[in-house]
Amino acid sequence: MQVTIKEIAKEAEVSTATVSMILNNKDKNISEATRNRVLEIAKKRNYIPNTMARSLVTRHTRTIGLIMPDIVNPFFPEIARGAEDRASKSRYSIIYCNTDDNLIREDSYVDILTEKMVDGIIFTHSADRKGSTERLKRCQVPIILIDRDYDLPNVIGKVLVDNTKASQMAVNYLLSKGYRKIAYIAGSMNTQTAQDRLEGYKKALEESNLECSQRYIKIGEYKSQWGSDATKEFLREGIPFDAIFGGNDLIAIGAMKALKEAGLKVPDDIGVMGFDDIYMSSIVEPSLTTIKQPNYEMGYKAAELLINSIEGHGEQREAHDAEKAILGTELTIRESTR
Amino acid sequence: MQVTIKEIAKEAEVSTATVSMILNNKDKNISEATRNRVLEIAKKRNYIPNTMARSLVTRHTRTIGLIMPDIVNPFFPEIARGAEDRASKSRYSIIYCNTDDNLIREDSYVDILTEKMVDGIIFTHSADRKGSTERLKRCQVPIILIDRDYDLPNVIGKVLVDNTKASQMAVNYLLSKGYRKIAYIAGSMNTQTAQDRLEGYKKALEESNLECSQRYIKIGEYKSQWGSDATKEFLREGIPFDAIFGGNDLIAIGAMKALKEAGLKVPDDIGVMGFDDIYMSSIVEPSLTTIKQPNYEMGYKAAELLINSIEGHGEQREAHDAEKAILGTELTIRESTR
DNA sequence: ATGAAAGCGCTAACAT
DNA sequence: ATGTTAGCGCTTTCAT
Repeated sequence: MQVTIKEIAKEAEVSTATVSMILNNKDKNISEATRNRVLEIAKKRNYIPNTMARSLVTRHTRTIGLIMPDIVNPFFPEIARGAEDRASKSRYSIIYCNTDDNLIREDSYVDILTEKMVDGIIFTHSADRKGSTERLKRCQVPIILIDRDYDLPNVIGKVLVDNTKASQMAVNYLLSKGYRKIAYIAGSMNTQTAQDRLEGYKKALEESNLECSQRYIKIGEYKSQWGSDATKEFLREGIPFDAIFGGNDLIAIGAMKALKEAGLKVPDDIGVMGFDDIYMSSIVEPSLTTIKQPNYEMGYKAAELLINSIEGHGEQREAHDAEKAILGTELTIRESTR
Repeated sequence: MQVTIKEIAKEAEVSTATVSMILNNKDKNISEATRNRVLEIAKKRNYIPNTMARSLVTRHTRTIGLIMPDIVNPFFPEIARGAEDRASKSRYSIIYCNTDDNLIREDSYVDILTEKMVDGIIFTHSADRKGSTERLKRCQVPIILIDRDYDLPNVIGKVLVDNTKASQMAVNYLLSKGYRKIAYIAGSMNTQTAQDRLEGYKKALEESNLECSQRYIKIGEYKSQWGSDATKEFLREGIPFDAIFGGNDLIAIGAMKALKEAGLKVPDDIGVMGFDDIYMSSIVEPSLTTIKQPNYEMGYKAAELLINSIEGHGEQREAHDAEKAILGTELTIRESTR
């Protein structure tokens, strides 16, 4: 059985209130002598506070919920890690939940987290969500949204990434390296993210007064196979491109493969760049230059916003003025390593 | 403010005890009438139980801790997912913790989880751990070990994978496909896992009465670059191999690349197989045949052992007879898709 | 500077 | 079939 403050109080011959205050550093006016005595006994007896009992009265748990589609999807581990790092820094714990983009599971998790009295929820859902259920709308717990914006009450913060700007940066980088005819291989276009990336590509070309022809754009899916196939198509069609920008790293990896098979040298003949969605490139193809999604930073920032809000640093804000952090400018380009 | 059983009791004109029993399905002898009345009120008032209060008296939290080195390491998301799936099935939540193989952080998490009164901890640490600290040894919470065995008190279960057997299976598979001169490209040999895999390779050859020459074995690191380099070495040395087995999927991917560059066809000329450590192969190189680590199953099984033990299905066991699940036989070979 | 006492919301004997 | 009661371990006024 664990030692309780009651036992410590008895051994130290003080009241439980005194012990409690000392253990919580609320010992402004408690004599050195008693403090030391109590602290020593607590240590000796290996006292471990019962956070259930504490939470019951303080109404907070130092626990936050992290709801995301699937930790196995390589997009999420970094977010989860960033959030956990920031949380543990302030001694918060994270309960993590996988929804598989299933509304019912999502609701169920919101319920469970509410019952567990989490101090807040970090919501990171990747799928397009048409509606939300009553349950989610009723949620009393402060919410931070990651990666996708969504209209929900009780959202006290958002962490989004500016895909348009990132894509633009990537293309500008290619431009700065002297490439002029940049082809774009997109993944599936059914997300806002995908559209933003294409948008950024176009913008970058326009701003450099380069023509942006539809011939240089191919739309498919976020797979290396597609990157490879699309590249071969470009080659077959005789499009005079000198660089390829892939909608994500998988596509870029596929493109590199096809290029090499065709006897083309990267980056001497053709420049290749990818949007590093899932940090795969650095492991499999260290020679690929990528623009890195700040997933870790997003998770970190989300936890930070949440904790600040919980601990009152954001109290004065208007109810519907959710603090927003757009991390687009923090995107970094990782150059090839060899 | 949340509704409490007290308020429901008042509105239903019964005692809190009655409400509690009904809400917990301990209503063996409670009239239909009251039950329905209470249930209805609870629903109407949107009652959400306060698990803090409940846990304070029941001494369990329906929460389990998951301690692992780093969720960003592609080895762990599947484990985490498996554990979460099994846990949520029984309405358990998971608090997840990243230690970076740091003993101090590990200890700190054990403390925090203890304070949070988790019902058990799933421990999955990848690094070689020389000693354990007092803190960990003192841990009162039941522990399940994943992937690496380790001597610790309070371990009530282990989920390990039989790498030797798996490696053997992989080589046998290659043998069954008609390959006879199988080269092995190992990663770093400083883990038991690596040694077991090499061992399995040798065993398989021996059992088929094939010579196992040192010339066919190269030791390096778990990177695609090494797989590629080693393959080129084999080629340069003129070793007459007809298949390559990679210590992990990254190595195998590298090998395939080098082979293709050399104009060799996979699998017609040369068979290639990899140990699918990190489920990367299926995304980047769908044509690679792998032997799949049952990471998901390991996580699932670990949570299952833990929950069974918590809920008493394993009570009768001897103290030091930790339930062990060796998942080697459940390893599966995933054939190339095209 | 310290103690007494009243809960936080719930469960679990034990009564009735 | 339902109520009474005594906590679980802790924090927090309010006294002293």
